[in-house]
Amino acid sequence: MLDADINQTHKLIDRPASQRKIADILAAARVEFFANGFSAATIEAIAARAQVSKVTIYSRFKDKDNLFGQVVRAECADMRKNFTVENLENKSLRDVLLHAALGMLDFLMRDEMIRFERILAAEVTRDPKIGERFLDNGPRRLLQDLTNLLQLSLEKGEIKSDDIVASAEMFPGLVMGRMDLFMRYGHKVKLSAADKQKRAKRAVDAWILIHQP
Amino acid sequence: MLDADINQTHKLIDRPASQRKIADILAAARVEFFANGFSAATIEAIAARAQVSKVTIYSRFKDKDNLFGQVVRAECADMRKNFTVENLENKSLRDVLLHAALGMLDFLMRDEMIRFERILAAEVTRDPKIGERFLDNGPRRLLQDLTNLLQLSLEKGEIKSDDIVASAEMFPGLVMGRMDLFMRYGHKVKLSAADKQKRAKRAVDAWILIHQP
DNA sequence: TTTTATTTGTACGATAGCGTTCATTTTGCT
DNA sequence: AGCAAAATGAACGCTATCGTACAAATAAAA
Repeated sequence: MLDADINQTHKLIDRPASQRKIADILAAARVEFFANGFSAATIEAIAARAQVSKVTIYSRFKDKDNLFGQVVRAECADMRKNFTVENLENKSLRDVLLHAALGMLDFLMRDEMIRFERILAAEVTRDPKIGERFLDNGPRRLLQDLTNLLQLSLEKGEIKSDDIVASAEMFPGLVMGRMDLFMRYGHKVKLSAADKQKRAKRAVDAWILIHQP
Repeated sequence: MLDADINQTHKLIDRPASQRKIADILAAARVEFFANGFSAATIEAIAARAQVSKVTIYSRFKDKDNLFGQVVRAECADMRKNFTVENLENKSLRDVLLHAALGMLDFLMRDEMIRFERILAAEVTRDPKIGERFLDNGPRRLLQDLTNLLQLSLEKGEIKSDDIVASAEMFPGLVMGRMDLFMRYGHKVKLSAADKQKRAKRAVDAWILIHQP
């Protein structure tokens, strides 16, 4: 699962049909891995789903580990793309936080994300690097963005905080509460748009109250 | 993994040696399952670790699923035993919350708990009931105890809240922040006793500030 | 059309793990 | 000591999956 393993194909040429097949394989692998976990997912099932022969998979990916690693890599890249905190340019801190809170609720409550986190948790023991990649692209990145945002706000005197990192970390905790836990171990939790609004507002109000100058 | 499956032994007699072996098997199974996950853990490895023959395991437990279920059951019972919120009898709300926060930090940050949650997450898809059992004995129970506590405090006029359940859920979120996430997917996070104190105090102060009458 | 790259299906070897059978041995009770 | 219950070890059948080999078929490129 080294970075050098991204592309196993040294002799194979990138024909358009091949590219499409690779994408199909990754998509199929994603479904199978997320549904069954690493151990229980099978290469044959992935091949069948991708409508590709098993040999094709092995000609494009070194082995099952490598395929899983690339699925995670793709998923993390996607996460990174869709999960950002906007800056303060024209908006009030409250509005930015509200937007971020709603974004978190939308993004983290998707079934796909929940399944992804379930599978990932199990594989961290097998390959810790995979967990680190997830953290770097998701939680740590969010935390860093939030910290930067709050640092600016602090310098403007809009808020007070004796530990800006702790304040940043507190925010997602306030927004999600124990919801992520209930989602990971229990039934699907469905929140209406209104409920999300309410939850986001409650978290932002609380955070701002705590950090009032 | 039905409740009726707790004891598979209808003909076997509970000799003291047998009891000890059952305990050994459960302990060994716990280690193997937590270290490798359900699929990757093997009965033979469990037997070897428990210093017991494979046949003995099968004479006491129906199959691998049943063994895993009982390990989870035992773990949940242990959790329930060790994880309580004291009541308000003689103490101030602040002290009770502080105590609860420290208890949470100690309990949830143990390596064992982290590994347990990792494994469990993966198995929820395979057997949702196992996740429910965990929630009932852990998070839901805590939430209920907290809610009861806060309801009392509310009636005494010590705090204000328009949604006592939301207020209760907010508390663990405030205490743990994203730490549980970083622990689940990343390196071991070690907090000194002083750091735990600091974190607990910060969370309690924040929660009380938010709910000041 | 010819050539080359790629894919496919099928078969195969190797490994591993589950769960069972059974003859033998050990244990604990009386 | 004698007896019944329980544990052991070794072997076995079975199934599943990984990863590979190879000849045939197909697709792209020249």
